[in-house]
Amino acid sequence: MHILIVEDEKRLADALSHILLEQKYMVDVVHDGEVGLEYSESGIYDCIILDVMLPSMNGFDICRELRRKKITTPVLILTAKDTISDKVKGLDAGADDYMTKPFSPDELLARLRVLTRRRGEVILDELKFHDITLHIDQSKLSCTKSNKSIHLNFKECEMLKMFLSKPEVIISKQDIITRIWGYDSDAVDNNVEAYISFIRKKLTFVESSVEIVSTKKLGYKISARA
Amino acid sequence: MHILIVEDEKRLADALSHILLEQKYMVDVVHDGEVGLEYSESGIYDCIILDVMLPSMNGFDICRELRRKKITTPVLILTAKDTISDKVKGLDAGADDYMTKPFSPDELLARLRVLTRRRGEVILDELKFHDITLHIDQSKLSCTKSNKSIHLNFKECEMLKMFLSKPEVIISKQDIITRIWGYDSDAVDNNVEAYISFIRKKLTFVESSVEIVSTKKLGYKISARA
DNA sequence: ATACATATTTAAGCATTTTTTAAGTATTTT
DNA sequence: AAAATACTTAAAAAATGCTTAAATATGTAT
Repeated sequence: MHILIVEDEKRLADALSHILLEQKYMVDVVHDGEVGLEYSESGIYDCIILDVMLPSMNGFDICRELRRKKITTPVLILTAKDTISDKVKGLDAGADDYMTKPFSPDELLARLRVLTRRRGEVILDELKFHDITLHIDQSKLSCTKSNKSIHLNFKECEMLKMFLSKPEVIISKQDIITRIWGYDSDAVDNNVEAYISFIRKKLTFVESSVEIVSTKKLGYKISARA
Repeated sequence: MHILIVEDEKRLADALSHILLEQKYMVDVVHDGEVGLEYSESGIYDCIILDVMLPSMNGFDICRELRRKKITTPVLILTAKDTISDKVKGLDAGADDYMTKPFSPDELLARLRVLTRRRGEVILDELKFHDITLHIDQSKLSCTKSNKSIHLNFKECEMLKMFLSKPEVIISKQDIITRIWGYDSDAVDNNVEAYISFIRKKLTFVESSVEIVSTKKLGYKISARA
C-alpha cells in the first residue's frame, strides 16, 4: 500500500508518515500543493491524504482537479476546519473522507483501512507491455514469447511497476529513490543501478524483447526492441 | 461469523455477547458510539448490533454514516423505543432490522440468522481444494489421497477457510490478523507465522499435495504442488 | 473449586531472502 | 585521454520468515 501525504506543516507530515510507516505502508510526502497534484496524477497511490491549507494550491482544488482528470484514487481530506460547510466542500470536491485535526493515529489508520480496502479489489493486479506481464499481486514477471516466468522481490516489483505504468517515459533515479526508498531515505544512485541490473537479468531470463534503456544523466525508461 | 455489538449498558452487552458466543459467533463489544462507528467501518463484520441511545453518537447516525460510506454490513438496531416513528427512522437510516428491548435470545438469534444469510453467500460447511476437504462444521481437515483426517482448532480452521475461499490468491498477514484476531487486536506477524506453521504440519500429516506458499512482504496463498 | 486438556501466545534460535555495499569494469561525454 | 557516469557482481548486513518449546490462558469435566 502506497500513501501520498500532501501537508506543508513539516511536524505533522513527519508524525503522519511515522504512523503509516509503522504499519508497513509505503509513504511519500510533499509539502506543496502543485507538487502534490503532480504526484497524485501519477496514479500509483492507494490513497492520498490532503491538507486543505497549502502553498500554491489548496486541497479542495487538488481533489477537484484529480476527479476532473478521472483519477479515482481515494482522497482523505485533512483539516483544522470542522464546520459543516467545509465538510460539504470537501466531499463535493470528490474527497472520499474527511478528518479534522487533531486526530488520533488509530482513527487515521481506521479510515485509511476503509479507503484502501474498498479499492483493494479494483486495483489492477497485472500490468502488460509488449510480450511481458507483471503480476503485481504475485510478484511475478512472465513473458508470452517464451512462456517463462520468474519471481521478483518487493523492490524489483515496485520498480518495474513504475516503469510499466509510464511506458517509454524516462524516469529519473531520484524519482525512483523517492518512490521506492522513500523521500527521506539516504539511498544513492548505485542502489537504483543495482536493481536495474537485477531486473534486466530477469527480463533476459524470460527472453523478453522488452528492455530498460538508460539515458545518461536523465534516467531510465522501459521500451521494446524493434 | 463475526458480530459487532455497540451497546453502552454493560449488563445487556454482556448478556448479548454470552448468547452469541454460545452459538460460536465471534463477538466484539464496544460501549461508545464513535468507537462503534470506527469499528463498523472496518468492514470485517457479518452483522452489527446497534443500540440507539449511546454516548457520543447515536445508533441512527452511525448507521446513516455507514451507508453513506457504502458499507453494507447488515445492521440490527436495538432499542427500547418501539414507536412507529422510531422504526421508520431506523430503517430510513439504512438499518436492515429492528428489535425492541426486552427481547428473547431466540428471537435475536433468529433475526441474526436471517441477516447473515441474506448476504447471498451460501453458508458452506465444506470447502474443497484439490485433494483436501475442510469440514468447517466439524473443524476437521481430511485428504482423499491418504484417507487421513485431523482436527483443527478454531484459529487454524478460520485461517484455512480464508485461504480456501480464495485459492491461489495471496492474503497478507495484516488481513489475516484483522479477520481472525480482530480489527483492534495487538497480534503481531509472528502469531500468524506460528499458525501457518501449525497448518502446514497438519497438511503434511494428511499427506496432501496442497501447500501454503509464502511470498515475502506480501503474504500467503494456498496452492497445489505440481 | 480443582485438575486436566486444549488452545493460544511468546520468544528465541535458525534459515532464507532481500537489500546494501563496495570494488572493479565498461561506456559515454567532454 | 581524462573524467564522469553507468553496469555488474560478490559478499556483508539486514530483514523477514520458520519452527519449536515453554509459558499463559481458556475451557471442561470431575
